Amino acid sequence: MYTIGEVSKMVNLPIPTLRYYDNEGLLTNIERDSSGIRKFNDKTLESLRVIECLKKSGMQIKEIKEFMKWCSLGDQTIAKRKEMFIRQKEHIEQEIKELEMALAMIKFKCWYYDEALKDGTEKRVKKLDPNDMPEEIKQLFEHTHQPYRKESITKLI
Amino acid sequence: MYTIGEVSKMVNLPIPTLRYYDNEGLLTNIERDSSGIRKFNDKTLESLRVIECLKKSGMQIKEIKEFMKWCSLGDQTIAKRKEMFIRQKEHIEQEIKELEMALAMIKFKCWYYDEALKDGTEKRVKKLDPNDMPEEIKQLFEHTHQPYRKESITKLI
DNA sequence: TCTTGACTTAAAGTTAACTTTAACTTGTAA
DNA sequence: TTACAAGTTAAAGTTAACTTTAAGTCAAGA
Repeated sequence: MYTIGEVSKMVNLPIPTLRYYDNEGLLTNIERDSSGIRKFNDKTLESLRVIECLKKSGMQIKEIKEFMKWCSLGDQTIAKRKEMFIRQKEHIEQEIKELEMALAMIKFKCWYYDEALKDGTEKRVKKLDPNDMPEEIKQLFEHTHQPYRKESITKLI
Repeated sequence: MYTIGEVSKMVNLPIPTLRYYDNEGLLTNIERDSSGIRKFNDKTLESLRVIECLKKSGMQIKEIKEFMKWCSLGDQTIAKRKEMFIRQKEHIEQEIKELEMALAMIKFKCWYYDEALKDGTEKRVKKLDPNDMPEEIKQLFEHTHQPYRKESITKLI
C-alpha cells in the first residue's frame, strides 16, 4: 500500500494530477483508510502505466475512463477492449510515421544550416540543386519537399 | 500567387488557422492586393511546411514566431537557427522513443486480449508467467513492465 | 499543547491553439 | 441592381488537461 505522495514520486506525476485522475474515474477501486486517506496499491501503478500509454497513443481522459469502466465489467468487454487497442495501435503507428517525416525535415535543416554556417551565409546552400547535395541529404530533401502542386518548384526558407 | 482559400485546400488547414498564423507573425511578408486581400506565394507554402514540422517537434507558436523573425534577420542568425534545429531534433527523437515504448505496451495488450478472447476469459492470460509467453511477446512485456520498485511484482490490469 | 507535514475537499484559474461570431467589403454573374 | 461567393476585421468563445487556491483534518514529535 502507498500514499499519494509515494505514488507521486514513483510514477513522477504531481499529487493533484493523481487526485484529478481519481476524480475523473481513471483509477478504479481506490481504498481509503479510516480518516479518508487514499491507499494505492500495485494495481494502481499498473493502471497508471496503462493510462500513460493510452494518453501517448492519443486518447482523451474521458475515453480512458470508459476503458477503465470496461475493465471493471469483466470478461464480457474483452472484445471491445481488444478492438480499442487495435485502433490505438494504428493511431500511434500513424503518429510515429508523421514524427519521422518531421524528423527528416529537421535533419535536412540541420545539414542546411551547417553548410550555411561554414559559408557564413545561406546564399550558396539556398539555391543548391538537390543533385549536388550528398545522397543522404538529397533523399531527406526529396522525401520532405514534395510540391503541393506539380508545376511549383519547392523553395527553401 | 494564391488566395487564402486556395492555400487552405492545398495545405489542408482551415482558413481561420491561416489567418491566425498570419496574425501571430508566423507568415512573414504576406502581400495584400489593392482591396486588402492576402496574396500567398510558394514561400508561404514552404513556411507552412516548416511550421507543421516545428509544431510536430513540440515547439509552441510563439517560439516558431521567434524562429521566423530570425529568418528575416538574415545571415547573422544562422548559428541560432542551427542550434534550434539541433534541439528540436533531440526533442523529436526522444518523443519517438516514448511513442515506441507506448506502442510496445499496446502491442502486448493486443496479444493479451487476443488470448483472452480465444479463451473467452482473462483468467488464464492474466496470471501467465512471462516465460510461458511467445518470445516476442515476452520481450514486449519485459520492456514495458519494469517494476517501479525492485521488490514489487508487476501485475496486469 | 503547539507545530509541522501530509493528507483531504470543492471550486476557481490557467494555458495554448485554435474556432466562432458578427459585421463588413468587394468583384463578378444573372 | 441584386445576389452570391469569397475575402476582411476585432473580439469573444471553446476545449482539454491540468493546476492552484483556500480552507480544513489528522497523527506524530518537541
